[in-house]
Amino acid sequence: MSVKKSGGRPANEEASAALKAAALRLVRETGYEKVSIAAIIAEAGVARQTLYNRWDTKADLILEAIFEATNSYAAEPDMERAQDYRAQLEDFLIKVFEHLKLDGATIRSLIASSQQDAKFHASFHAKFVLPREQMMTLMLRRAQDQGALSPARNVEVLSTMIHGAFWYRLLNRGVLDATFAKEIVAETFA
Amino acid sequence: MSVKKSGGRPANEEASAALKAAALRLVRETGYEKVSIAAIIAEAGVARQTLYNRWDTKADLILEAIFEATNSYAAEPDMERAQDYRAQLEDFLIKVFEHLKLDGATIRSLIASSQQDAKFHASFHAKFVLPREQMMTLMLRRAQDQGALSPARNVEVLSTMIHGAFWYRLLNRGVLDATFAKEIVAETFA
DNA sequence: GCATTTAGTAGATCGCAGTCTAACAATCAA
DNA sequence: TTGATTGTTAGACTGCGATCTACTAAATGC
Repeated sequence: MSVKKSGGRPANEEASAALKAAALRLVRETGYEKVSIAAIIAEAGVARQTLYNRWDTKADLILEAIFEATNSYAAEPDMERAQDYRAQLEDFLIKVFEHLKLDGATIRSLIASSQQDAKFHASFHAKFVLPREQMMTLMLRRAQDQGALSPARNVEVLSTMIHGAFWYRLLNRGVLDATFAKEIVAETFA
Repeated sequence: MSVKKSGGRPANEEASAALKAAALRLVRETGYEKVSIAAIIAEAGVARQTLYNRWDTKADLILEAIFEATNSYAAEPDMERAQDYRAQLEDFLIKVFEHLKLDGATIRSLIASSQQDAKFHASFHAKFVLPREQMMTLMLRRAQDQGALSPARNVEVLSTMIHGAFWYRLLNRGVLDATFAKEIVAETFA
């Protein structure tokens, strides 16, 4: 935790908000690669250094902007369907895919950026990747505890395979729809 | 197919070879991001434009260099084990993982590059991704034909899940070893 | 030979992420 | 009020991938 010493000009919170709003709007409108820092600061009406005072890279800013805009970032599984594990997993996947319709292209770019910068990879992984993976593992483990999944199955590996399947489709620009969700569920519980 | 008209100075094949060799050496030594075009052409002793006459981007050059160096790019499954489908799949995965020990970091960077450039994505997908995916699907289909895998399973989806699992681990810098290969096989044939 | 065509060379130029500088502004503590 | 501290601004600068320019070099066909 960074401790505020005392004194000093307070950071302008409006600037942060304006930067995130500008970044989000431009990225959704124009695409991650085509949006320049110059365009973002112009739209936000703020100096370049002000952006870099708050975020280390373009990727960091946009991750936070996307993250805040979709605060249901790791959609909770539907607990009303806690009995039917297949339906619960299917709903979960459909929700994730639904979200990707809006921000999938940006997420792809963030995954790409995370490959080129170790620091960004760490924060992206912690904020984005791990929570979803853990949620998946948890769902599978519950299914297993309730006997819907054989106790012999390795839920971590299964979780990696399910998660990997849609990363693979996302990165290869394949179709992510309800049919694919159903197919994954079918193979998981086969 | 580009048809050679006639006449004109012939392309210097040594330049291509020198560029690929320089690129491969520098990338394996220094890492994809840290290698600059300037360094590659200096090492190859060739003008900048000569590189861009042959490849559109840094990613294209390095893809081809890696590709040629490891001509077993989509390791053929071991046909002597054609009876034991589990062992065959396991061997295949272990071979792929083995190759990634040398070039995994570069492949990660190429996957990242492919997210930022549609043209490069197409060639990377055609040369690298599709062949492996098809090989995997083929292996699973044969296993299915021989009764080692239930006819109810969807081999394309299963292939995506297996493939996805190691993309996911690769991109998230997880461990890709023989244990993981065994775990994937166990879940596939579970 | 000579025109034509295609390659190679050297280096300038562009676009963009990210860093640096120097002046100015807002806060706290003494 | 004054000094220390931290934030903001405008703009120069750096590094790098990629493009462009002008010139030179090696092949072909007439």
